[in-house]
Amino acid sequence: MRIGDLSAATGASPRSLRYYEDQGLLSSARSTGGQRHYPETAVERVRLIQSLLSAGLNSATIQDVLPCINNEAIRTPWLAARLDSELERVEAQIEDLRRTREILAGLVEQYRVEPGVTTGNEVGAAKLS
Amino acid sequence: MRIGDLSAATGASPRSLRYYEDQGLLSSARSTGGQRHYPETAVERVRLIQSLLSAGLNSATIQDVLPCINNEAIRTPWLAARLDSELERVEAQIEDLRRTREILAGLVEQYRVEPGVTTGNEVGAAKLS
DNA sequence: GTAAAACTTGACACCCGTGTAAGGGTCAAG
DNA sequence: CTTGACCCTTACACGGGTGTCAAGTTTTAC
Repeated sequence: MRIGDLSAATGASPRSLRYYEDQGLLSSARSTGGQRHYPETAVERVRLIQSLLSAGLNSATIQDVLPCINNEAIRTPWLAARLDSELERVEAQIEDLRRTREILAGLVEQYRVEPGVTTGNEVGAAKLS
Repeated sequence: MRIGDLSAATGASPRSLRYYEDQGLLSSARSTGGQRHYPETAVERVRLIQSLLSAGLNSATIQDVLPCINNEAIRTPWLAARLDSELERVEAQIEDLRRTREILAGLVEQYRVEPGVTTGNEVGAAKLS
Protein backbone atom coordinates (compact mmCIF):
# COMPACT_ATOMS: atom_id res chain seq x y z
CA MET A 1 0.00 0.00 0.00
CA ARG A 2 1.13 3.53 -0.69
CA ILE A 3 1.15 6.44 1.68
CA GLY A 4 -2.32 7.63 0.73
CA ASP A 5 -3.80 4.23 1.50
CA LEU A 6 -2.05 4.02 4.83
CA SER A 7 -3.22 7.51 5.60
CA ALA A 8 -6.80 6.58 4.80
CA ALA A 9 -6.55 3.41 6.86
CA THR A 10 -5.20 5.09 9.95
CA GLY A 11 -6.39 8.66 9.85
CA ALA A 12 -2.82 9.91 10.08
CA SER A 13 -1.98 12.48 7.43
CA PRO A 14 0.71 11.67 4.86
CA ARG A 15 2.66 14.46 6.47
CA SER A 16 2.55 12.67 9.80
CA LEU A 17 3.48 9.31 8.29
CA ARG A 18 6.57 10.84 6.73
CA TYR A 19 7.36 12.44 10.03
CA TYR A 20 7.08 9.12 11.83
CA GLU A 21 9.50 7.63 9.35
CA ASP A 22 11.83 10.57 9.82
CA GLN A 23 11.84 9.92 13.53
CA GLY A 24 12.57 6.25 13.02
CA LEU A 25 9.18 5.02 14.16
CA LEU A 26 8.07 3.59 10.85
CA SER A 27 9.88 2.16 7.85
CA SER A 28 8.92 1.79 4.24
CA ALA A 29 10.11 0.12 1.09
CA ARG A 30 10.59 2.35 -1.90
CA SER A 31 9.49 1.81 -5.46
CA THR A 32 11.96 2.43 -8.26
CA GLY A 33 10.57 5.92 -8.50
CA GLY A 34 11.11 6.53 -4.82
CA GLN A 35 7.56 6.22 -3.56
CA ARG A 36 6.88 4.60 -0.22
CA HIS A 37 5.26 1.20 0.03
CA TYR A 38 4.01 -0.30 3.24
CA PRO A 39 3.04 -3.81 4.30
CA GLU A 40 -0.40 -4.39 5.84
CA THR A 41 1.18 -4.60 9.26
CA ALA A 42 2.02 -0.92 9.04
CA VAL A 43 -1.59 -0.08 9.80
CA GLU A 44 -1.38 -1.53 13.25
CA ARG A 45 1.99 0.00 13.87
CA VAL A 46 0.76 3.46 12.99
CA ARG A 47 -2.20 3.01 15.30
CA LEU A 48 0.16 2.09 18.07
CA ILE A 49 2.29 5.14 17.36
CA GLN A 50 -0.74 7.36 17.47
CA SER A 51 -1.83 5.84 20.71
CA LEU A 52 1.52 6.38 22.36
CA LEU A 53 1.78 9.90 21.03
CA SER A 54 -1.60 10.80 22.39
CA ALA A 55 -0.50 9.41 25.73
CA GLY A 56 2.18 12.04 25.83
CA LEU A 57 5.21 9.99 24.83
CA ASN A 58 7.40 11.91 22.46
CA SER A 59 8.84 10.36 19.35
CA ALA A 60 12.25 9.78 20.87
CA THR A 61 10.72 7.78 23.69
CA ILE A 62 8.52 5.85 21.33
CA GLN A 63 11.53 5.00 19.26
CA ASP A 64 13.11 3.48 22.34
CA VAL A 65 10.01 1.58 23.28
CA LEU A 66 8.59 0.45 19.98
CA PRO A 67 11.23 -2.04 18.90
CA CYS A 68 10.84 -4.10 22.02
CA ILE A 69 7.24 -4.66 21.14
CA ASN A 70 8.26 -6.61 18.09
CA ASN A 71 11.59 -7.96 19.19
CA GLU A 72 12.19 -9.40 22.61
CA ALA A 73 15.88 -9.64 22.02
CA ILE A 74 16.63 -6.01 22.56
CA ARG A 75 14.96 -5.68 25.93
CA THR A 76 17.31 -4.36 28.52
CA PRO A 77 16.99 -3.40 32.20
CA TRP A 78 17.44 0.19 31.18
CA LEU A 79 14.49 -0.11 28.86
CA ALA A 80 12.46 -1.75 31.60
CA ALA A 81 13.03 1.26 33.82
CA ARG A 82 12.11 3.53 30.99
CA LEU A 83 8.86 1.74 30.39
CA ASP A 84 8.10 1.75 34.06
CA SER A 85 8.55 5.46 34.37
CA GLU A 86 6.41 6.11 31.32
CA LEU A 87 3.71 3.90 32.72
CA GLU A 88 3.87 5.81 35.96
CA ARG A 89 3.61 9.09 34.14
CA VAL A 90 0.57 7.96 32.21
CA GLU A 91 -1.11 6.72 35.35
CA ALA A 92 -0.49 10.01 37.11
CA GLN A 93 -1.91 11.78 34.12
CA ILE A 94 -5.03 9.68 34.29
CA GLU A 95 -5.42 10.54 37.95
CA ASP A 96 -5.06 14.25 37.22
CA LEU A 97 -7.66 14.03 34.52
CA ARG A 98 -10.01 12.17 36.78
CA ARG A 99 -9.86 14.97 39.30
CA THR A 100 -10.47 17.59 36.68
CA ARG A 101 -13.32 15.54 35.29
CA GLU A 102 -14.97 15.70 38.68
CA ILE A 103 -14.78 19.47 38.61
CA LEU A 104 -16.34 19.65 35.18
CA ALA A 105 -18.90 16.99 35.99
CA GLY A 106 -19.93 18.94 39.03
CA LEU A 107 -20.64 21.97 36.92
CA VAL A 108 -22.49 20.02 34.29
CA GLU A 109 -24.54 18.31 36.93
CA GLN A 110 -25.77 21.60 38.29
CA TYR A 111 -27.06 22.54 34.91
CA ARG A 112 -28.94 19.32 34.70
CA VAL A 113 -30.51 19.58 38.13
CA GLU A 114 -31.52 23.20 37.97
CA PRO A 115 -31.26 24.43 34.43
CA GLY A 116 -30.80 28.16 34.51
CA VAL A 117 -31.86 28.48 38.11
CA THR A 118 -29.73 29.77 40.94
CA THR A 119 -29.19 27.38 43.78
CA GLY A 120 -27.53 29.37 46.48
CA ASN A 121 -24.93 26.61 46.63
CA GLU A 122 -21.80 27.35 44.67
CA VAL A 123 -20.10 24.53 42.86
CA GLY A 124 -16.48 24.93 42.11
CA ALA A 125 -15.27 25.93 45.50
CA ALA A 126 -16.69 22.86 47.16
CA LYS A 127 -15.50 20.28 44.66
CA LEU A 128 -12.03 21.57 44.22
CA SER A 129 -9.99 19.17 46.24
CA MET B 1 0.18 38.64 48.86
CA ARG B 2 2.55 39.51 46.05
CA ILE B 3 3.33 37.49 42.97
CA GLY B 4 6.24 35.67 44.56
CA ASP B 5 4.08 34.49 47.41
CA LEU B 6 1.36 33.31 45.11
CA SER B 7 3.95 31.55 43.02
CA ALA B 8 5.34 29.79 46.05
CA ALA B 9 1.87 28.83 47.21
CA THR B 10 0.78 27.32 43.93
CA GLY B 11 3.90 26.20 42.16
CA ALA B 12 3.05 28.35 39.17
CA SER B 13 5.91 30.55 38.02
CA PRO B 14 5.50 34.33 38.18
CA ARG B 15 5.70 34.21 34.43
CA SER B 16 2.69 31.92 34.30
CA LEU B 17 0.72 34.01 36.76
CA ARG B 18 1.21 37.10 34.63
CA TYR B 19 0.20 35.09 31.62
CA TYR B 20 -2.99 33.96 33.32
CA GLU B 21 -3.80 37.57 34.05
CA ASP B 22 -3.04 38.49 30.46
CA GLN B 23 -5.53 35.89 29.33
CA GLY B 24 -8.17 37.17 31.71
CA LEU B 25 -8.10 34.14 33.98
CA LEU B 26 -6.81 35.94 37.03
CA SER B 27 -7.02 39.50 38.32
CA SER B 28 -4.87 41.48 40.68
CA ALA B 29 -4.89 44.76 42.50
CA ARG B 30 -1.91 46.99 41.98
CA SER B 31 0.11 48.91 44.52
CA THR B 32 0.97 52.54 43.84
CA GLY B 33 4.22 51.34 42.37
CA GLY B 34 2.43 48.98 40.03
CA GLN B 35 3.12 45.69 41.76
CA ARG B 36 0.47 42.99 41.82
CA HIS B 37 -1.34 42.08 44.99
CA TYR B 38 -3.59 39.06 45.36
CA PRO B 39 -6.19 38.04 47.90
CA GLU B 40 -5.88 34.66 49.57
CA THR B 41 -8.59 33.27 47.33
CA ALA B 42 -6.24 33.60 44.39
CA VAL B 43 -4.41 30.50 45.54
CA GLU B 44 -7.41 28.32 44.96
CA ARG B 45 -8.20 30.00 41.70
CA VAL B 46 -4.72 29.41 40.37
CA ARG B 47 -4.92 25.77 41.37
CA LEU B 48 -8.15 25.47 39.44
CA ILE B 49 -6.59 27.11 36.41
CA GLN B 50 -3.67 24.72 36.56
CA SER B 51 -5.97 21.79 36.83
CA LEU B 52 -8.04 22.82 33.83
CA LEU B 53 -4.96 23.58 31.80
CA SER B 54 -3.52 20.18 32.51
CA ALA B 55 -6.81 18.68 31.40
CA GLY B 56 -6.23 20.18 28.00
CA LEU B 57 -8.54 23.18 28.15
CA ASN B 58 -6.91 26.19 26.60
CA SER B 59 -7.00 29.58 28.21
CA ALA B 60 -9.82 30.87 26.02
CA THR B 61 -12.03 27.99 27.08
CA ILE B 62 -11.08 28.42 30.69
CA GLN B 63 -11.97 32.06 30.45
CA ASP B 64 -15.42 31.03 29.30
CA VAL B 65 -15.82 28.43 31.99
CA LEU B 66 -14.16 29.99 35.01
CA PRO B 67 -16.58 32.81 35.71
CA CYS B 68 -19.49 30.45 36.06
CA ILE B 69 -17.74 28.72 38.90
CA ASN B 70 -17.89 31.86 40.97
CA ASN B 71 -20.97 33.48 39.55
CA GLU B 72 -24.04 31.47 38.77
CA ALA B 73 -25.79 34.42 37.23
CA ILE B 74 -23.93 34.21 33.95
CA ARG B 75 -24.62 30.56 33.28
CA THR B 76 -26.24 30.08 29.94
CA PRO B 77 -27.40 27.07 27.91
CA TRP B 78 -24.55 27.77 25.56
CA LEU B 79 -22.12 27.51 28.42
CA ALA B 80 -23.78 24.30 29.56
CA ALA B 81 -23.15 22.77 26.17
CA ARG B 82 -19.61 23.99 26.27
CA LEU B 83 -18.98 22.40 29.62
CA ASP B 84 -20.60 19.22 28.48
CA SER B 85 -18.41 18.93 25.44
CA GLU B 86 -15.30 19.61 27.49
CA LEU B 87 -16.31 16.96 29.95
CA GLU B 88 -16.85 14.54 27.11
CA ARG B 89 -13.45 15.36 25.70
CA VAL B 90 -11.75 14.77 29.02
CA GLU B 91 -13.52 11.46 29.48
CA ALA B 92 -12.53 10.32 26.02
CA GLN B 93 -8.99 11.30 26.80
CA ILE B 94 -9.05 9.25 29.97
CA GLU B 95 -10.29 6.26 28.00
CA ASP B 96 -7.52 6.66 25.45
CA LEU B 97 -4.95 6.86 28.17
CA ARG B 98 -6.33 3.77 29.83
CA ARG B 99 -5.88 1.81 26.65
CA THR B 100 -2.35 3.05 26.22
CA ARG B 101 -1.62 2.27 29.83
CA GLU B 102 -2.59 -1.32 29.15
CA ILE B 103 -0.09 -1.47 26.33
CA LEU B 104 2.68 -0.17 28.52
CA ALA B 105 1.63 -2.27 31.47
CA GLY B 106 1.76 -5.33 29.25
CA LEU B 107 5.32 -4.61 28.37
CA VAL B 108 6.35 -3.89 31.93
CA GLU B 109 4.69 -7.12 33.01
CA GLN B 110 6.78 -9.10 30.59
CA TYR B 111 9.90 -7.74 32.16
CA ARG B 112 8.73 -8.73 35.57
CA VAL B 113 8.09 -12.30 34.53
CA GLU B 114 11.43 -12.75 32.84
CA PRO B 115 13.79 -10.16 34.25
CA GLY B 116 16.83 -10.21 32.05
CA VAL B 117 16.76 -13.95 31.71
CA THR B 118 17.01 -15.73 28.41
CA THR B 119 13.99 -17.78 27.52
CA GLY B 120 15.24 -20.00 24.79
CA ASN B 121 13.34 -18.31 22.02
CA GLU B 122 15.43 -15.20 21.99
CA VAL B 123 17.97 -14.96 19.30
CA GLY B 124 20.43 -12.28 20.10
CA ALA B 125 19.89 -11.07 23.62
CA ALA B 126 23.58 -10.61 24.22
CA LYS B 127 24.26 -8.83 21.00
CA LEU B 128 22.95 -5.46 22.05
CA SER B 129 23.77 -5.24 25.70
C1' DG C 1 1.31 9.73 -25.30
C1' DT C 2 -0.91 12.66 -22.44
C1' DA C 3 -3.46 14.31 -18.53
C1' DA C 4 -4.70 13.83 -13.82
C1' DA C 5 -3.95 12.05 -9.50
C1' DA C 6 -0.71 10.84 -6.29
C1' DC C 7 3.77 11.12 -4.63
C1' DT C 8 8.54 13.29 -3.55
C1' DT C 9 11.64 16.66 -0.70
C1' DG C 10 12.24 21.03 1.49
C1' DA C 11 10.91 24.85 3.91
C1' DC C 12 8.18 27.82 6.64
C1' DA C 13 4.24 28.59 10.03
C1' DC C 14 1.33 27.52 13.76
C1' DC C 15 -0.10 26.56 18.55
C1' DC C 16 0.37 28.11 23.38
C1' DG C 17 2.00 27.71 27.77
C1' DT C 18 6.41 28.47 29.61
C1' DG C 19 11.53 29.84 30.12
C1' DT C 20 14.55 33.48 30.08
C1' DA C 21 17.08 37.81 29.49
C1' DA C 22 17.35 42.83 29.31
C1' DG C 23 16.72 47.15 31.39
C1' DG C 24 14.51 49.44 34.71
C1' DG C 25 11.30 50.48 38.94
C1' DT C 26 9.51 49.37 43.95
C1' DC C 27 9.82 48.37 48.73
C1' DA C 28 11.30 47.28 53.33
C1' DA C 29 15.31 46.81 56.38
C1' DG C 30 19.53 48.80 58.03
C1' DC D 1 20.01 57.26 51.81
C1' DT D 2 21.45 52.88 50.47
C1' DT D 3 21.23 48.16 49.57
C1' DG D 4 19.38 43.96 48.08
C1' DA D 5 15.42 41.33 47.23
C1' DC D 6 11.58 41.57 44.65
C1' DC D 7 8.76 43.19 40.88
C1' DC D 8 7.65 45.58 36.32
C1' DT D 9 7.21 45.30 30.92
C1' DT D 10 8.86 43.84 26.55
C1' DA D 11 10.46 40.57 23.65
C1' DC D 12 12.44 36.50 21.74
C1' DA D 13 12.75 31.22 21.85
C1' DC D 14 11.34 26.63 22.49
C1' DG D 15 9.05 22.02 21.92
C1' DG D 16 7.01 18.83 18.65
C1' DG D 17 3.59 17.25 16.00
C1' DT D 18 1.04 18.95 12.28
C1' DG D 19 -0.69 22.05 8.28
C1' DT D 20 0.53 23.84 4.08
C1' DC D 21 2.76 25.78 0.04
C1' DA D 22 6.08 25.11 -3.77
C1' DA D 23 8.28 22.89 -7.45
C1' DG D 24 9.29 18.80 -9.33
C1' DT D 25 8.72 13.42 -10.23
C1' DT D 26 6.07 9.04 -10.52
C1' DT D 27 2.19 6.37 -11.32
C1' DT D 28 -2.19 5.37 -13.26
C1' DA D 29 -5.86 5.67 -16.51
C1' DC D 30 -7.58 6.71 -20.83
